[in-house]
Amino acid sequence: MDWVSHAQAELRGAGYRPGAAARLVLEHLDREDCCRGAQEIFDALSTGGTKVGLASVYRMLERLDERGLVQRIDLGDGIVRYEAARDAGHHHHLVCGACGKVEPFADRRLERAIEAVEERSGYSVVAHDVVLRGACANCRD
Amino acid sequence: MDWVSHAQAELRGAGYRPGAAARLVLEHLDREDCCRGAQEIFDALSTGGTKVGLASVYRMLERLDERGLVQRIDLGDGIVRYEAARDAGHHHHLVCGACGKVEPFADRRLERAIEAVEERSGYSVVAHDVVLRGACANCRD
DNA sequence: TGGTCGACGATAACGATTCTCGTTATCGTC
DNA sequence: GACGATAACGAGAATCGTTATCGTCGACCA
Ligand SMILES: [Mn+2]
Ligand SMILES: [Mn+2]
Ligand SMILES: [Zn+2]
Ligand SMILES: [Zn+2]
Repeated sequence: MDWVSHAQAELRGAGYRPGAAARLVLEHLDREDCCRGAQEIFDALSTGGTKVGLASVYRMLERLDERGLVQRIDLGDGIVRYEAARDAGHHHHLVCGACGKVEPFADRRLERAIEAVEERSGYSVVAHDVVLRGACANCRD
Repeated sequence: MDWVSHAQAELRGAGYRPGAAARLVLEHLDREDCCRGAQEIFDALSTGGTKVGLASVYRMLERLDERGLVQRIDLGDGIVRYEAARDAGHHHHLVCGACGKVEPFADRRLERAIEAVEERSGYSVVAHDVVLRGACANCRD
């Protein structure tokens, strides 16, 4: 089952009744390959001719986040971004402070190190964020 | 040389002229062992009888961050926190989503994994953030 | 001592997010 | 197929952390 249908089913199972706005937000997230902010999603849907309220975008993102259907990403610039959470695509982000570029990366060794910390921590860890900041290949020096 | 003097010297070398407000903020950060937000620092200094403007707190934190004298920490709750950056005390944070507790942790293996990613990335990485979220020992189940 | 320049603090402006509320869509029931 | 309950939806107001502005003051130097 595709991610959109899966998310809709999950929401329904939680007592929600996803409608038109929910579907448009889900389909948009499904289409994007990396993280997007609420306003960004709102703008994209608006220029696309469809009509979704900004509040609905925020509502959806919050609900999806609560159920782990999206990964919430805070790059520290005051905009919270989200991306569809699929089993396969777990990754973190490199941010260029000069040009603002955001790139995903994945690293098994890093993930294992984090798991080890989780076990020692005494916490029941449900999520983790890693952000690397610096200058990208084009911007350095 | 202690961290406060070091920070003051560094600021002076950058052309700033740290005064009374700067000193109070620095001394407060030096006293705290983990990250604090601007408003939190402002309140602490206010109840302490001293008088420092909120703008001065923000100004100091920004300047200290630019020069790497503090570590900027974004736990995703809309409040940016900072802590004195000392060579010895590098660490990251565990956040309990239930009670709000924030605890530091340090892990050499995690740091090495991050360094390895940095090298492969093509970026000139200057900082990294790691946040683990979940339920602390008291709050789980 | 007078002049320059940045530090300082008060306050207004800003902007992302959240809240509120009236309207509309959905769903199970009759 | 209408009905009533309930949640979704969108518009706009409110919130609140952060930033920008500006007048005043004090440190430093000629
Ligand atoms: Mn990971
Ligand atoms: Mn580290
Ligand atoms: Zn991504
Ligand atoms: Zn800390």
